[in-house]
Amino acid sequence: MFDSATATLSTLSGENRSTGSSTVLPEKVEGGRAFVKIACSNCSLRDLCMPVGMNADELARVDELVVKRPMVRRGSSLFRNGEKFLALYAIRSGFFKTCVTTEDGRGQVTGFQMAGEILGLDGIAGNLHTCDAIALEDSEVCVLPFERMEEISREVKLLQHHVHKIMSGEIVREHGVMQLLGSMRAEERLAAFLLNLVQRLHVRGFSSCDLVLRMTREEIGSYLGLTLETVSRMFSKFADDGIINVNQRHIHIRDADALQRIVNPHGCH
Amino acid sequence: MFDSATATLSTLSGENRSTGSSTVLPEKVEGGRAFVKIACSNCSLRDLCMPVGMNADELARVDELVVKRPMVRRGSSLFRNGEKFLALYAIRSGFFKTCVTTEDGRGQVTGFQMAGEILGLDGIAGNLHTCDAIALEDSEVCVLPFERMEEISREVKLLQHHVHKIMSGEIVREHGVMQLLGSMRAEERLAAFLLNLVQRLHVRGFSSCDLVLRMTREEIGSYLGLTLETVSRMFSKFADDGIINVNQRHIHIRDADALQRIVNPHGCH
DNA sequence: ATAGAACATTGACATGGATCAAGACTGGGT
DNA sequence: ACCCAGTCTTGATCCATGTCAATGTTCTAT
Repeated sequence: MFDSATATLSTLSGENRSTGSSTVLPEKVEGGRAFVKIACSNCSLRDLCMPVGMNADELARVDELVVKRPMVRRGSSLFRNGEKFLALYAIRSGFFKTCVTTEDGRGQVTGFQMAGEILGLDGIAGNLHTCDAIALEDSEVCVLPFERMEEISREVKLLQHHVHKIMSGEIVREHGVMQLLGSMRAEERLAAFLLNLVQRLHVRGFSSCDLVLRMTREEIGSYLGLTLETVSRMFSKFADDGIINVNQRHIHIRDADALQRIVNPHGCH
Repeated sequence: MFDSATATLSTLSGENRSTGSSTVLPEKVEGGRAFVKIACSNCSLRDLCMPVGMNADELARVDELVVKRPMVRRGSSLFRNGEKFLALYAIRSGFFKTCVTTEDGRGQVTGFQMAGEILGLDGIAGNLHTCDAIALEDSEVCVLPFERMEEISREVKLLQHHVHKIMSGEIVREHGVMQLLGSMRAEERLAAFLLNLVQRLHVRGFSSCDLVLRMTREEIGSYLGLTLETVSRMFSKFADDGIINVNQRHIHIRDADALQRIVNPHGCH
């Protein structure tokens, strides 16, 4: 019943898509492993990370940007609070959470990020990362050295504007979270969370009613300002009400409108 | 008792400072009103809005940016949700709040901004403002047309990086608010709020123990995810505990360390 | 000076979600 | 195949904060 989302996920993950590209690319062998030249122009996620409408020349400039594409194993960190900020990271495959920590140890999840989204924006302000980015599944990221990025941005208007848009978009997203945390009740928060997740997955070609949660109830709770028990209870409540099916981390949305009505009680739109 | 903060505020507001500058500037008369040429190079708040360390040439480029400096009357809006995004705004004097609204009408304050801070960053992402910016006192802002700003950013590295830093800083600030809303109790939220306000005022040359709140209890509550009654009760509690004196909107901080301990119970820093 | 509106305080009470606790399920490692 | 640690569910209880209501205070306009 919940297999469709999982299947689609594995399609997106890994090298499947890029090697399936019609463009023929120079292949090399390094350390015994065949690989395709790293290039945004050759990336299926380009429309998510990079500006659309670049000409060949601009594309070539941008292609110089990404030189490394490391893996990050499930549970390990891409960067941590306090580390020197050197680069932004575009998620090529996988799933991350970001969390901040107070001096007294209380941590809080500030976001969940999936393929095509950018990590590390918080580090620009003070040249230090101010949160931890932890992979929730084995992931691959593109390293975007920030000095190079600023350099190229000065030459490629579209990239410059794109960087601004990404940062502004993050500000807008956080406004939404503030609204959620500041004035919504538990069931509204969880409904909004599910709708947001499934919508972002849908943009990436996944089902808009089946999803697999990559995070624990505790992490969801931390993000939503709730305890894991409350999150669990709300899942059970939605399930009892026939709005969703819950099978561990597999969620099937049976009535998206009902979720929408929970978020937006009066539905005046 | 609370006069010092007020006095200092009026010193910062208005034209007093710039006309007091030692640099002699071309004065013109327009519509019968004498005015000083608008120029960042001549602004006492330059170090807050603009990058430091620019040479004369770069300064001249940046001076081209600001052409208008409108007043915004107390209670009126600088921009509103849904309006076309054309410019960022630097606050020259005064005090603002920004608020988002859900379709069903619930509003939430997302921030309070004072002199030297930038408004409108949320509009870049979708070319529309996504929140309302309302003046909480008569204010004056510098209009920074965003297209011009991107243009100059491409030529002046320092400005480019500064724009990035401002946006990143806003993201970091919002992380802090998320933490506040997601995992702090009412008294911790209010203590953090007061410390934050007074710290920002202190940077601007005000007292670090006296402040005048420009916003209502309801607006504070909205920002902190609390009701106005709870805010009021917490003020009273802090006053009873001898941590602050409260006289309407005049707050005198008697024990900043105690506030700090409330925010950070274990004080391990 | 006065009236009315906006804002703030305080009390009594209700409640949503936290906390504490017990038990069940699941998946990874040996 | 089994165990163990991590995760999840559910119930019982408590408390911080919301809600409702009454009153007090300050500011503004006339």
